[in-house]
Amino acid sequence: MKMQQLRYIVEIVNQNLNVTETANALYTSQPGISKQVRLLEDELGLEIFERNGKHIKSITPAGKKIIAIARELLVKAESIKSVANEYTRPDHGVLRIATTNTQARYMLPSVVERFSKQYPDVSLHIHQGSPTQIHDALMSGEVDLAITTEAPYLFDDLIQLPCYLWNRSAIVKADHPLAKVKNLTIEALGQYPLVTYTFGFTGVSDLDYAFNAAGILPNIVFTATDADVIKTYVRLGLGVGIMASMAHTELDHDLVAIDAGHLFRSSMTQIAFKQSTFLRNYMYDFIEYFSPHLTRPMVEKAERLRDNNAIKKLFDNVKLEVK
Amino acid sequence: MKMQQLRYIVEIVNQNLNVTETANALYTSQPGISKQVRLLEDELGLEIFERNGKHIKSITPAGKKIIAIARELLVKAESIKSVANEYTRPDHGVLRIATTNTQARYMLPSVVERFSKQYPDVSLHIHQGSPTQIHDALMSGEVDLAITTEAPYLFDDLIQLPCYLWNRSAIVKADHPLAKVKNLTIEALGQYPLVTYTFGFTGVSDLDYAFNAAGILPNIVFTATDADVIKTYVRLGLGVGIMASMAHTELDHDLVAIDAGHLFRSSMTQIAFKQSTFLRNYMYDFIEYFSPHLTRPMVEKAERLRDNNAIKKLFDNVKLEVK
DNA sequence: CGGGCTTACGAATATCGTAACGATA
DNA sequence: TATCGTTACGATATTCGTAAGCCCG
Repeated sequence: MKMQQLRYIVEIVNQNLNVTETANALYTSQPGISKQVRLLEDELGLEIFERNGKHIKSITPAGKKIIAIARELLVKAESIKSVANEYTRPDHGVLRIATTNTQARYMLPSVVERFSKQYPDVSLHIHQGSPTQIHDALMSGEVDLAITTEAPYLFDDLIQLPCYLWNRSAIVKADHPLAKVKNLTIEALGQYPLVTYTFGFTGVSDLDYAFNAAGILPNIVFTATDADVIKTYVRLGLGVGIMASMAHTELDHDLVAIDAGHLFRSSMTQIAFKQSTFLRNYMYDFIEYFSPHLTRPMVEKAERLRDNNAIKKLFDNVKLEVK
Repeated sequence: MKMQQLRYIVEIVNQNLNVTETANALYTSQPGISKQVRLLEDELGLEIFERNGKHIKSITPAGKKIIAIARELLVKAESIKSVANEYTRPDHGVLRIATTNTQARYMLPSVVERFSKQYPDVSLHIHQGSPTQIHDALMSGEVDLAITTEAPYLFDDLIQLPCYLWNRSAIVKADHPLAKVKNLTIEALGQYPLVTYTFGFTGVSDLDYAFNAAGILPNIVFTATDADVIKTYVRLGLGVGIMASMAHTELDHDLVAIDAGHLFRSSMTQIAFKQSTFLRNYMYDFIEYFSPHLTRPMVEKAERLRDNNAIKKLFDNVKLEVK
């Protein structure tokens, strides 16, 4: 069993069982991969992929388990390289983060600015996507850290750390009737067409929950995955925007934000990484820049605890910032 | 980075940094290992081993971390092979257990008998040793399961499952004054020279605790790592034996066992394995044979929980057998 | 000077790419 | 018939063993 072979079978799965694509992705020849896969299968004495004649059709049950373990193994191999780099080039490396548009656009810039100044030789890659995509990117090892607001993914080997709480504001044009309202109510919101986040994004369930509790069926006329699009359509007069308060900036002087924090449950932004990944020194710093209470000792304590319930307790007496 | 290279560096550490021994252990040539180690070090750009001229002197800090990860990686590789064997030869394989003499001698035989009948093609290897050796054997991957009575090893990637409780008896020859005592007291024990387990074995701390609590300094004249040796010296008249009650069998008709369960804290026997190991089907069965409440679903639930505190809770309402 | 690591070198083996083939949809 | 995996084969690398060299205690 060679690591290459494991890399091949994992990448074949990543490429939806297309060996030719896999060869391209790995910059090697397609027959080479076929052969190595066969050799591995011979060594293990079973088929990892089910073939239909000469086409790969699916993964066998045994193959699924093997690939899952192979993934973990390859992460360990990456960790070894990271450890080596940590010693040979302490402040050189890559930091890959998956997050939602809102985080990338409104929360990360100041952190990134500080980080880049401190670590000019660490190249930063921000992957944007839906919570599902973020989760996949993290689990497949495409990224090192995930910053999300969605529900915790239980039973995964993830360490999840609480960063801060945030809530929503209603966004309207300055001439909108709601613009002068002092105490926004859920009923008032229910009277207007709404523009908000697409389902599955940044705490939409908290929004649903509040309307349901009030017995109101909200008239959602448009959804988008990011606040900029929401603002654009609010400007077009399509409806009242409901979005993360932090997405309303001083540049939006034509729009009025009416705090709606009392109407909806707060969402929590978390930073997550796989239990098995080796964190570079600069990654600890990035985490602390993002959330000052997540100091390196705290993060390491959480790593040792492993269990997310225990981690939750660890931060019970930390007062999270509200944004 | 090749798996072979990782195997080499891990084995060099296992062999106390002696490369020649490592070569023998791995059935290969010594220069081959030296070369591969150098190649790995070149690739990683750092030294894993510190050399004094041409002798390997110690492990570098980076090397320590790398070797720790390499160990985990190799366990994953073994897991892949196990998965394959599980599918191709379900009832064939190896089961390696590390345990103390008392377990091996008095508790395992019936389990092994049943297991061997059920799985004639699984070869069983029982490693005996001190709790420390058992722990090491488990962590280094020498064995699959550990059966111990010692304190839980926290912060290790171990799953620990409670098996049963046991306590001690005082063992004397039939003509000994204590032989006719109905209610044994700690003070009575304190009047005689004692023969018991060596420190670090099978719950010696519970024994110390009871004597300390009673303000008695026990006169321990002889200690041994196993009950058979203790019995032998009791027969020689060296003193009163204190050992696991289950170690007194019908063959010991010349010795009288006086239950001392009310004098000492019960010890708990646990079965442990590394979180990262893949358990073969027959391993689940072995565990259940050993402790009927540890059914496969229960063990799998514990594996998912990972956290030993959570696991403890899982078994809170299970009434453990007392042996 | 002997145990123990490294270097040198050659044989066996493995890997990988190109080209040709075959099968499926 | 086009797409995609397998087979064949040769060039190149890698691995591993033997033999010789070298250094430290």
